[in-house]
Amino acid sequence: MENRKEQIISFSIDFIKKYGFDSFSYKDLSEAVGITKATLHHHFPKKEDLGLAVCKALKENGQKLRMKTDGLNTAKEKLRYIFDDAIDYVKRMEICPLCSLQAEYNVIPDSMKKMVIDLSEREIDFIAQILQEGIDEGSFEFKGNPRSMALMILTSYKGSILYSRTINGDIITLVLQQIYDQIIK
Amino acid sequence: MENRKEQIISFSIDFIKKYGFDSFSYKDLSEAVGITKATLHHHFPKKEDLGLAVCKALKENGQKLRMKTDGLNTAKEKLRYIFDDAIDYVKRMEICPLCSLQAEYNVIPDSMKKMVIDLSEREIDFIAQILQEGIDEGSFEFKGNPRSMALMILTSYKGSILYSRTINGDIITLVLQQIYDQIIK
DNA sequence: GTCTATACAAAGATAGAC
DNA sequence: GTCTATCTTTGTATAGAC
Repeated sequence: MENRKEQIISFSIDFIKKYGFDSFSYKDLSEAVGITKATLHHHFPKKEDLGLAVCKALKENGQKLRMKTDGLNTAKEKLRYIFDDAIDYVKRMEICPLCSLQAEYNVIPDSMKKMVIDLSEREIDFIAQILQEGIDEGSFEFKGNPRSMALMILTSYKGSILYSRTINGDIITLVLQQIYDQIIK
Repeated sequence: MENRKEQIISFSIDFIKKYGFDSFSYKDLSEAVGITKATLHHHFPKKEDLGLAVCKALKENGQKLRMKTDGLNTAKEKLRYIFDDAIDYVKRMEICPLCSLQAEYNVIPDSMKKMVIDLSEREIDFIAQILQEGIDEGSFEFKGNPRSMALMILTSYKGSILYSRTINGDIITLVLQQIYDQIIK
């Protein structure tokens, strides 16, 4: 059953979103998946191996999102799609798993740190690229360059996630809308 | 030695900033302070007790910052002071300890969750109040109400912190400057 | 207040049978 | 691929002496 590995990774991502990589155990995971700890270790001998597999899966998820936006016609549609996706995420009381890993950066293995850096860079490039497209199309207009605006969007988003757990009210929609209005001409 | 408690709390805050509450141990702390684990337990029987004492200290730190800004004359000066303080923080490669606790919200004891919620609200109120002052003084002008702009500032700041560990370059200055320009008339 | 010693549970990991 | 059993290390916590 090659799907077992994917199933384990999927549950791991759920745990990372909820508790972070350092704060869930093979015991938690074994109960969620319905197999023993020993079997988990068979698939992923060390937790670090599992962590790396998760990072790889996150990279693939990012590529899928990119393919979806590639299918859209305008930069405006692309940006709207990404924002709606982000808002949905938070509304499900979920958290971007990369956000958890970024917060735990100092306690994850070095091999995972490298992947987290790579994923963070990709995220920024992805948004910056769409912003550049919007400028080229003449539909976006904002202060600063695409990369700094991409950082603005992503930092606000990640920060909203942190607050969404402790503060009532729809922070993410509010914040992203404020940014959206700054970008669209 | 009543200072011992404060010393322990101070080291704990350092560990929380670096690794988070869940990811440092009484062993780590005992080595940093230079006393045994047993002595730590004498001062703070359970880690939850220590966590609550830390939250209380963070609240006091917040009140001290408020007193400092109260001594300044204009809202503009107050905002600039807070922004510079935040930028310094990140430049020292440090992280807002509340940010760590917010990220770990799902794994900290319930008693600490309450404190984290309270601290988060206070932070927002503090910024929102200064923004309101600036409007009243006629020196600030921005879209939306003071609370939503305060959220914008804080979410960007917390998000910048997450990225600052994984991305090279001065994100925080860039992002906060972009916001500052939006606020100052 | 501080220590040594110790208890207890949880987490990560391995051996070996089926 | 999955299990039971076991091991090791670490983390939290307590007892009791000084």
